[in-house]
Amino acid sequence: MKGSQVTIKDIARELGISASTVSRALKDHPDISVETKRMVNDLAKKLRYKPNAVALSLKSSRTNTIGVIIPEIVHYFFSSVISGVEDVAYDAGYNVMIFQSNEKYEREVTNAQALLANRTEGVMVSVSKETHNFEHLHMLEDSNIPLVFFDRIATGFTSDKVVIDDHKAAYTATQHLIKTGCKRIAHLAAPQNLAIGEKRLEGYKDALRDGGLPYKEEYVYPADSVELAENAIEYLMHLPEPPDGLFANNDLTAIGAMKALQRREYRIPEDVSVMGFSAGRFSDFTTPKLSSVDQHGYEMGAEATRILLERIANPDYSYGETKVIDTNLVIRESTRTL
Amino acid sequence: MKGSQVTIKDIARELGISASTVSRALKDHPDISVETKRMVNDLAKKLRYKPNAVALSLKSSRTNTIGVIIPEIVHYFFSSVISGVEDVAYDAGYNVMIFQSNEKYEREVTNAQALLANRTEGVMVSVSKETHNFEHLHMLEDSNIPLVFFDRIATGFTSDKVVIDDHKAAYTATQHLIKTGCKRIAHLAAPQNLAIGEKRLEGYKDALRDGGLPYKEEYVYPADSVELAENAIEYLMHLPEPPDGLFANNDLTAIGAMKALQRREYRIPEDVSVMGFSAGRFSDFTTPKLSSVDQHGYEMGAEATRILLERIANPDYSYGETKVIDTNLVIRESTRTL
DNA sequence: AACGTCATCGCAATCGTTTGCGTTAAGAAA
DNA sequence: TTTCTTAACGCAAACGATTGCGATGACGTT
Repeated sequence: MKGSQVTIKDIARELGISASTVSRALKDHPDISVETKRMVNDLAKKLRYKPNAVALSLKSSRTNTIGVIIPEIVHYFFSSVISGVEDVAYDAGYNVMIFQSNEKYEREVTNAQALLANRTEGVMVSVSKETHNFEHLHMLEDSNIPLVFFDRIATGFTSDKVVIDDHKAAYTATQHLIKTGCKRIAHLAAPQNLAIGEKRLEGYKDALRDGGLPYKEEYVYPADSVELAENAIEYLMHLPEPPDGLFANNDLTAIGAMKALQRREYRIPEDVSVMGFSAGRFSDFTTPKLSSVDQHGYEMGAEATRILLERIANPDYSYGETKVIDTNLVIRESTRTL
Repeated sequence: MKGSQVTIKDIARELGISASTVSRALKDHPDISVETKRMVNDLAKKLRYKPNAVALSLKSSRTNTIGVIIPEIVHYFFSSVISGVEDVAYDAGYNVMIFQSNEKYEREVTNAQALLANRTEGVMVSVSKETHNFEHLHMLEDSNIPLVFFDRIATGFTSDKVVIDDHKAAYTATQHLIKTGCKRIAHLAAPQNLAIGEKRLEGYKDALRDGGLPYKEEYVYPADSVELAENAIEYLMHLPEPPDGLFANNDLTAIGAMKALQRREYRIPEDVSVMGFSAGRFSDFTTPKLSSVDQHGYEMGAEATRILLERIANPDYSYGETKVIDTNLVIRESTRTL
């Protein structure tokens, strides 16, 4: 019915009292008579008065809002993260603003600016694949906005980070392939400008070394999507010594590889073992079911948010904590047993 | 380095001029001399001045923010919707606030209140399964906040709606089962308090009738998750005349049903055809690949946002448009051919 | 009667920005 | 010299809410 929104002034006018009295009455200030309080509260309820959060933000410079910059929402892992973020924020009375970079650098910059303009109290970032320049994020840091990186972190920041132990996870995954009899293990790698790409590659290498297998450069092929997996398989299986094990840097790539292998009549895992990374919902639905590394996205989002809220509440605390979320191997059917 | 944020006053003080002059200089007002403009702009750049969106919102009562209430983000369909929302909003310079109800009524109410308090300019809602009372949404409507329902719409509103033609989609899906030789088609139904549940059931019924098959109540079983699908199959396959075709109200249920059937050694689609609904990313990864109805989530989110922004820009327009997003049958391998 | 006490309330500033209007001084026109 | 114009800027109110401080009046106290 009403035009826009009911304000304290509307209540004051209607009751013939001042705005300050209304304000105090609404928050049960002792200076106000019970009679007045009753009147104010009744009218407020009747008019459905809701305090204007924008005005409160301006006055208190607290927006009760945190922001998230994420590469793409339409990924099981990232949407789990968001879910964790949203749940923790909700419990703390915070609102969440989502920005997706769509893996584009320029959009990430614009997002950072929007976050700044909106005076978000803290920001959580997982950087896009295209991002090599981090000025826009330093800008946030310079403005004293607590920053927490998760998963795809940037180097050169004193901010907090929430990650998995990519090296260890990759190591364990590769090790499992070795243990179950693979002799020639290839790696479908993530972009190397991302720390996760580097770390996972290192973990893979170290596991090979410790397992007594030689590291061969031709077994590492850059691929991080269903489509690129096709190229990777085409290349790898035409090698003089084609691999008998595959460690992919994410599940979609692993699935793409499985499809490509099956199309070429290879049996999984008899001819080639396949190990994914991320344990998305659908890794349970493939045939064979995909063995993978569970990244615990929800937990990562929840933990990152907890840390962020802690920083917001405690700005002068020492920065730079790095929280490592546990991962665990989920062995299903795409890898051999024993 | 700096404390909090740079304001117009900081610039004014440093330059020994008034705040109004700074404001005008920044927006290239003709009343300001080129000399002053230069000084102001230089200092603003140096100090990295960013206008305080909160103050602007208070003044203009335009927050440039829209809100979304969604059951759960961790669903391919819903995250696609969000992706569409975010993209369109981004292009229009709007920010998106995400709230997930986690399918809980009470949380949906809290979300609506937060949306109101934050003066979101418009809200898009897909109601939770638990929601039967719509007062909280009427509250938004009463406050003149444009509302757009998508997918899971509520009845009794004059707001815009963006839906798929659930009846037609269910009809076509069921019809395809009939055409490919199924004689006893069961339906794993969504909750009937949701319009989508009702409509899909109706479409199923009508397709049976038009296809010359009898409608039997025992062939309709409520199930909308992987877990409940197990119960459904257990029940259905012990019927005197077990079904030879299955139409599930969503993909996860369909996949659960496939797993349950395969565990009982039924062949798909030879013994039982299975048709899903939603065409999530993983319907491509199952064995056999799941036939399904593509709901075009991204398009739905994008279109809903376009309509919402249109309403925001044009508040006195006539309300109540219902936009129907096209669906299409994606025939893969879980249904028979011919 | 004069003063102090206390309950109850209003004034005005504030957050950061915008904007209508008034002000100032310099130069032009008379 | 006087008046008018105009360029260039400042004042102050406004958005909605909060809050320190002051104001008012009804009491009770000496």
